[in-house]
Amino acid sequence: MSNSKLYKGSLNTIILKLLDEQGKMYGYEITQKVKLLTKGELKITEGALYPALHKLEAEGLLDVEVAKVDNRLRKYYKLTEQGEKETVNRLAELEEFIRSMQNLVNPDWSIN
Amino acid sequence: MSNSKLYKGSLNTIILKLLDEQGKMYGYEITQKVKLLTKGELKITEGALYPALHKLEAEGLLDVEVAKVDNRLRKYYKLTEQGEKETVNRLAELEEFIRSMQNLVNPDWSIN
DNA sequence: CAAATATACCTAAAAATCTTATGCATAAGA
DNA sequence: TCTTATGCATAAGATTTTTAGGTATATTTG
Repeated sequence: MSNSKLYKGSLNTIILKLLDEQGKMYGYEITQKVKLLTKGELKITEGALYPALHKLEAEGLLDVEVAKVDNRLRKYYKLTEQGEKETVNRLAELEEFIRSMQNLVNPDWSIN
Repeated sequence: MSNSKLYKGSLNTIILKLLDEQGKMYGYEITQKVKLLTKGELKITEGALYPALHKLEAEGLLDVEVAKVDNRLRKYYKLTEQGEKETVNRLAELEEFIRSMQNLVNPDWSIN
């Protein structure tokens, strides 16, 4: 959507956060979950998601587990131990960033 | 810094917002203002800022006015009429985005 | 006073990240 | 049966940023 360009750089953190609270998820599920949680505001495209998942796996932050449901493939991802630690750090950074942006965009916001 | 990658896509909106509330600013001033407002969290690099300013000008959202202070050049930018309208739209989008991110990252946030 | 830092502009190459456009395959719904 | 939904994937292109330079003047510091 028109906003989609704004979340550049935060996709990885969003993935980690979702896996942290959901335990394990597969790619397609993540796209739907984000769409739902943001009421359609954010749409994770598959061209961005799958490479991101592969990269996080390569970095040792995610583990994969392949499953077959209804004769269709699913790749479940979950956080590794290292992934859990990283998630804490990245979430803290993202929260700080969001606060900074709030403060820039609308300083009165925090008083709401 | 470590967070800097997170604000991808929002630089233009930040510029517009600052010009909206400050009236007119020059490039270097913008970098310092952002550093100040975010307590060093966000650092606008010049390699990103100047091309962004030139682009916004080319799009007709900004006007320039050159000045010489202490024998040094300054290029003051201010919003055009069209720029003011665009600022309203982009700010609304950015706020929506921030709300979405808050909801994803920390749903309890809004109750603070 | 010399050197470093701050102020002030700029650009180009590279890196990072995302969109768009495909491709393949199965299941479900119209 | 045709379209939509589910599920994976990659490649080319676009966008945006970092990094790394460049030029020049003013101020501060040792």
